[in-house]
Order: sequence, then C-alpha cells, then structure tokens
Amino acid sequence: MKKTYDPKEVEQKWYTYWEENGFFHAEVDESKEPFCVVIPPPNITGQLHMGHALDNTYQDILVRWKRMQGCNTVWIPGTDHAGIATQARVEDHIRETEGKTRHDLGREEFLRRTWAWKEEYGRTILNQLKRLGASLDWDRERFTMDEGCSRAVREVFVRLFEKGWIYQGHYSVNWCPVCSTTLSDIEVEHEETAGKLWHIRYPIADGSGYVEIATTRPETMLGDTAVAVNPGDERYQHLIGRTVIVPLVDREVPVIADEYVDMEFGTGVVKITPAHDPNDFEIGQRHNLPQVQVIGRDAAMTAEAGKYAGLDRYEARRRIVEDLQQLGLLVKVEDHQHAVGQCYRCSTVVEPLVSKQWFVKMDELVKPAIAAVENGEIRFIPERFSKHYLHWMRNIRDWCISRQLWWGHRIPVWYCDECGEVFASVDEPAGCVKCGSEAIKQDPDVLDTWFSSALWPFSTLGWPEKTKELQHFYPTSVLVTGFDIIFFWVARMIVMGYEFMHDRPFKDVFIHGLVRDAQGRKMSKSLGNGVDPLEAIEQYGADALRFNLVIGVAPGNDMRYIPEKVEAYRNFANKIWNASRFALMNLEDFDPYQENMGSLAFTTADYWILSRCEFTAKEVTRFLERYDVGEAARVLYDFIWSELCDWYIELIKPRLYGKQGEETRYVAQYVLWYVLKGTLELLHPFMPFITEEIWQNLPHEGQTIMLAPWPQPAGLSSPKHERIMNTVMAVITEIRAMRSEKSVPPGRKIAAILQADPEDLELLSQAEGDIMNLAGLERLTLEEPGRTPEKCLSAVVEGINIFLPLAEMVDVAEEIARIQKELEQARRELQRAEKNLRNEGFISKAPQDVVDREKEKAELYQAQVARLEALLQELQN
RNA sequence: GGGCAGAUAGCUCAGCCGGUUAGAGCGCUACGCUCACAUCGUAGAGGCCGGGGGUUCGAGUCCCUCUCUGCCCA
Repeated sequence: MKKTYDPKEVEQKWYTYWEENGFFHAEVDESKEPFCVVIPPPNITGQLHMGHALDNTYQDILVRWKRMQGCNTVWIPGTDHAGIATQARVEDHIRETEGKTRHDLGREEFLRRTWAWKEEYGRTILNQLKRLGASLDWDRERFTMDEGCSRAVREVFVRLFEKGWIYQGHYSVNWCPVCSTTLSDIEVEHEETAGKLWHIRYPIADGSGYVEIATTRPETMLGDTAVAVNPGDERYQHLIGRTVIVPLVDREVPVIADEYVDMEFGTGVVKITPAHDPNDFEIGQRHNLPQVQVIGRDAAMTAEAGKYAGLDRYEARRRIVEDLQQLGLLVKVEDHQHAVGQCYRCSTVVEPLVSKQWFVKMDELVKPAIAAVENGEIRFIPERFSKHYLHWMRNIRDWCISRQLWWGHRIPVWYCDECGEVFASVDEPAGCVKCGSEAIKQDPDVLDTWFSSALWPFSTLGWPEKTKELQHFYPTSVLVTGFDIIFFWVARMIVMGYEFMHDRPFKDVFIHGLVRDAQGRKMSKSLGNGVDPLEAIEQYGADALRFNLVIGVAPGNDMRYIPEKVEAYRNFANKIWNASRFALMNLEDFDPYQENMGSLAFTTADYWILSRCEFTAKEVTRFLERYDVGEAARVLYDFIWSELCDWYIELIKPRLYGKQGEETRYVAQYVLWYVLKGTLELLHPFMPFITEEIWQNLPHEGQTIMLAPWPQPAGLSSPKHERIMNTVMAVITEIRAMRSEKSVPPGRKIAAILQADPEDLELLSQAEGDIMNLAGLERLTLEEPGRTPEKCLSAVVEGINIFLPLAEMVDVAEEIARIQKELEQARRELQRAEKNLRNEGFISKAPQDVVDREKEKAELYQAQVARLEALLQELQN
C-alpha cells in the first residue's frame, strides 16, 4: 500500500465493480422492508453543480445505510426535460452554430435536435453522478419525457380534464417576452426595484377639473378603461359614477369604486388597465370593463397604442411621460421602491397579458395535500418547512400549465374544425369524438415542466400500469431536496400523489440548504463563483468532497464551500488510510474467523475501544435516523481520529510488536480488526470508495462492504472501562503537559511517581505499561500517598498525585505559582458542585443521575483540592 | 407589511430531551521527521455563547423584547 491515499486509483475501480456486479440494483422482494428514493431529476441543460453534489450525497448516504440495514433498497435515477431552460439552450446553440431560429428549422426538426441534445447532456450529468459515488439503480433510469412518463402525463391530464379540474380560461397571465411563453405565478420572481411613481392628471369629462392618479407604469395608460377610488374614501365620493378622459388617447372612462383601491397609496385614485395588470384584470371582471391590449407579446406597443405603436414598452414610457409633460398633465415624479416581477429563467421583466390558457383548478386537489402535512402523514425535516408549505398551499391559486413552447409534453387536447368540439385524449384520436370529423387539430402548446415532475414518484414506478414496483415501493421513503423547490415540485407531487395514488408520494421530506461560496454568496453562473464538483473530486477525491459537504451542517442550513475544508477531509481520508495500512501490516498472520470473540482475554484498552466503538455505532445510527447526517459524520470523525488513532493504536503497538507475548498480540489484532472493520462499515455510506478499498483488504466475509450488515450493538458497552481509561489518559496527558512545559526533550525517558488511593492504584497498575509507553517513562513508581518526594515537578489529576523527579528543572517559585493556579481552578469547580448539592431545589428536583454525577464530581474536586493544598504546603516549607 | 432563519474562538461552523470544566476544522505559538501517517504527532494560547428581561434548583439551549444579517411571501 502506498504511503498516501490516492483516490484516483480506487474510485473508478470500485464504481465499475459495484455496477458490474449489480449491487445497485434490487428487484422487488416482498419479504423485505422497502426503501425507495427517487432522485430529484437534474435538468438536461447542463453540468453537475455543487447543489447536485450535496443533494445526491445526502441521498446516497441514506440509501447506502438502508441497504446495509437489509432493506429492499432502490434509488431511481433520471433526468428532467426542463422545458423552457432546455429550449432556450438549444435555440441559443442553433443560433450560434447555424445562425438560425427554431422557426427556420420548424417544429419537427427542432424537436429532433433537442432530443439529440438530451441524449448528450443527459448522459453527461448522470455520468457525473457516478463520479460522486451515487449508488443509483441504473436499470431503472427514467426521463420525464420517456414513453412511460409521457403516458402518465396524458393519463393525468385527461382524467383531470374529464373531472373538470383542468379548464381553459381567458385570464391575465405572466408573459415572458424573451422566453415567449406564459409562466405560472411561482415562476415569477419579485425583486425590489428602485422605480418611480408618476402623478398624472386626467381631465374630468364635464370639464369641471382634473383627478390626479398615481402610477408606476404610465405606458399602460393607453389601455386604461376606468379610474378607481376606494368606496370609503371621503375625498372622492363626488367623482364616483362620473367619467374622465384618458389623456393621449382621449378615451372617456368611468370612475368606479372598488375595495381594492388603497386610500393611502399615491393620491388614492388609480388607473385601471385590465389588459396589463392582474389586479386591474380582476377589477375589470367585477365591473365589466373592456380590455384594451396596448402591449404585445414582444413587449412592444400594439396598434391600439396609436402613435406609440411599435415602440418598446420602456421607450413608450419615456415618450408618454414627455408628452404628458408637454401637455401640462404631469404633476410630479416621485422615487418609489416596488417589487417587479421577473422571469425566473431569464430575469426579463414579466408582462401581464390576457390570454387563453389551460389551468388546473387547485381548491379541491389541495385538500388532502394540506391535511397530510397537518396530521403528520408527511413529515418535513426540519419541521419548520411544513409552515412554508402550508402557507403556500392554503393560499394557492389555479395553476397555469400551458406553455408556448415546442419542447415538452404536447397538451393532449384536440379542437374540431367542423363542430367546434374541444376534447382530451390519452391516445392520438382518429377524429372528433363528437362528429367524427377528421378535421381536428391538436393544441400547439406544451405543458409546464413541473406538471410531469409532479408525477415522478409514481410515473417512475410504472404508473398507470399496476406494476409490482408500484405496489411495493410506493409510497417512497424519503424525498431529499432543497427548500427552493418546495412549491414548484414537492407540493405538486403531494397533490398528484393523493389524487392518483390515493396515498402520499413519500413519508419524509428532507430539506437541505444551499451550497454557497467561501464569502457566503450564492453560487451562480453570472457571478462565476461556482465550483465544479468534478474538479473538487479530481483534487481531493469524491469521499473527501462528500464528507465536506455534510459534516457539521445542521439540517436545513446553508453551507459554505471552502477548499481548505475539503482538504481537511482529504487529510482525514489519508489518516484512515494510514491507520488501516498500519493495521494491515500487523494483521498479516491473522485470521479472525477461527476464534470466538467471547473467549479472548481483553485488556482495559481493548474493553475501552470496543465500548467506544459500540457507542459510536449507536450514535451514528441514531443521528441518521433523525436525518442528522452532519452530526453522524462528526461523531465518526472524532471517534476515528481521536480515539482509534490517537489512543488505541498507540496503546496496542507494543502488543502488536510481540513484546508482550503471542496471546495478547492476537487479542490486540482481533480487537483492532474488529473495530476497524466496524468503523469502515459505519463510515461507508459517507465515504464509499476508501472504505471499500480497505475493507476488501481486511479479512472479511461477503463480496462488498456495500452489502455488509450495518453494525449492531453487541453488548460491548462498558462504562467501567471507559472510566478507567479516562483516568489513565488524563494521567498520561498531564505528564506530557508537564514535560512539554519544562521543555523535556521528547526523546528523553524520565521517571515518575504516582500516588493514589488503593483502588485507583490497582487500576493504574494494570495500565502501568501503557502509561510508561505513552508518557515516555523509563521508570514508574506506584504508591499510596503519604510522603512528598524531594525536588520533583508535581501535579494532581483526578485525585492522583504525579511527581516527576527532575531536580534540575524544578523552580520552586514557579511550581508554587502553578499549583496555586490549579488549586484555584479546582476550588471554583468544587464550590460550584457544592453549591448545587447544598441547594434543596437541586437535590429534590434534579433527576437522580444528575445529582449522583454532581456528587461524584464534588468528591473528585474535594480530593483534588486536598491533594493540591497538601502539595502547596510542602512546597512552601 | 407578514413569516422564517441566523448571530457561539481570528475565520467557518457543531452543540441532539435544559445538567459538559462550552467543542471541531482552519489559522496561530512551542517542540518533534519516535519503525501507520509531516495530508503527521505532542503540548498550548484563544470564548460576557449579539444586548436586555424572564421561566427554572439549573439557560448557549426554553419564553419575551431589542439590535444586526440573510431568506421567503405579499
């Protein structure tokens, strides 16, 4: 084995081994508890980024853990067609390479190109997941537009259509002029923008004066069909029912009263443009106002805009403001902060337009989905995200699902030219369902991408077929994703799951945060601060990256990607590598499978590490059960580095080197092997590659660590030996500290005298060799207290006197000062403990074990203080 | 405007059901290449746990409030 761990040499090898042996794949096995996870399908637009790395690391940890626990485990891979995003990317690509638009190519050819793109980029991103070590069941790979998923989409559409829950309506929708499509409400992001508030005078039609309105979008005034005030507004009662003239277009419009108008905003009079503002649209509906569309789909003014026709909306705004000023109708312009809706894909300011679109009626669908989270049938981890979810679901509006794109699921609706029938069909119809005419046309639009991802937990399992997978693996066990798509995706899966499976799509929703850069900024393409996970894997190894992403992160919190941190876990991998290398070097003549563990004569150190190992296993399991992956990783890190490597391996070296006889050598080998193997198994979900590499080199049973049974408690817990070792370690540490303080060269062997009460003396004598070995002693005297050796460095730890006869280094004044300091410290602790114990409330109300522990502490500090006082007195004489 | 999260060592973060002498990594100081590991070891310095109030025998942890930062929704 090499002196340093080289991830490149082992990662590829083991992934191939796992894949070729089918370890990722599982068939339905009714006899086992199912554990099923569907991957949040990455978009086929691009590359794996750190967010994917994080999301899939969490999933892989859970999946590998459950697989080792013996569950019938499948993790389903796949990709998302990502309608708008992919179409935009492909259009860009074609424009750049051929100088053509999609219209130049035509729908069919464009789709052919997009499928080719999908093949290439879909493959890339899935291969990138392999580099991360993701144990996905590749035999079950899916795509949101594959045949099965598409069938599920049509089935769902038709059923909802027939139920009347999908309907076509003329409403104000969000339109992105750059993406040339409608967007649902959540696809619009609202950003606080510094804008202006223009105050404009509209002449009253009878010539009796003016009303002053305030608006943030003067260009829409060309489409005004009313002016509104609040019905309770005293100032404007006289205007209600009269008419005003919209300047520039000279349209006479009524003054209406509507509760919606905020009396505090601007002048309390607002213009109403039903065609270009969603709120105005609703007011228009209530008051039967006409709609005048003055801005078109290209964000330029329409013919209705008269002399402004053809101008871009912002240019029109400038000109209109100018013209109003000329006419003396512009009263003032104020600075104004307001939230402007932007497209979540391209950040273009969205234009509200009235058009005919397909909607999903949500009010009924949402009911079971709300109830499920309310009654705990579906659990969010961390819990607080259920509030986000519920708030959104309780205020949900109908879902606009039609998109004016080519890439996506074509809406399965046909229009009959003959009789005008509109009908939906799962399969391509031969003719009109009503009149039989063959003159039918399919709706040209496609569905919102999230419509198909909403079905993912059951469409990937074969729905609408009643497959055995669906039967066994649905509901899936847990969904792992970021909080940013709770509304887009999680909520809609829950809705569709209840509607079509009559059951939850998953039991738990594990929500994690974002990966940020070292400065805490969001990683983004525009900032160019993203870190490529593959580069990180190249540099530090996949295991180090994975560990870095999860360790010490509290559930739901964001994390910062700091290269030095990954380096630290690369070092950790190397530490494990070398500890294992050491173990293997000392296990060459060793066979664990011929011995019964119960018959071995363990030393205190052996009992201690076995107990600590068992404790670690329990903790890791407990944390994983709570989805506290960060703490589980931390517990393992601490155990491996601080207890196994720093102490246990050091403690057993003399035994392994055969200095103390064959028998104890074998026992040390056994315990080292047992603990190392168990630790690797516990670590495997987090660091799959290095653990497999080492495990395969250790004596083991089975083909792969992936399928090794998850370590179970074996009754090895031993508080007694933990206590003894804690004392021994404290003594060793104290002697080292004394040496270090006095600059005793590390290589120099010294003598030591330990004084302790008989029972402690007994324990110390068992660990005599360990203490000598690790504290660098050539001679160790154990005795009962009673005398104070001359010319010694001295200290007291856990009621044990330590004397180091280093006459030339003893400075009595320094010794006194140090002992005094320690004495003060011990007295403080003693006082604190005694204060507690004197407190009636504490004795009567605190749990017994807390009181007992406090008593023990008090005794210990009491002894400590007594010893230190005696020592001090001696020194002072 | 409403809601949520965060504020703990110089930096980045843990701290589970309230009881620890408040932890880790990086950085820093001193010493050390001792036959697993210098991607290392040993020892060490460094903290009014954001401010104020409260509950409790006991608060970094629970409640209220204020300040600052970030996010979501309207």
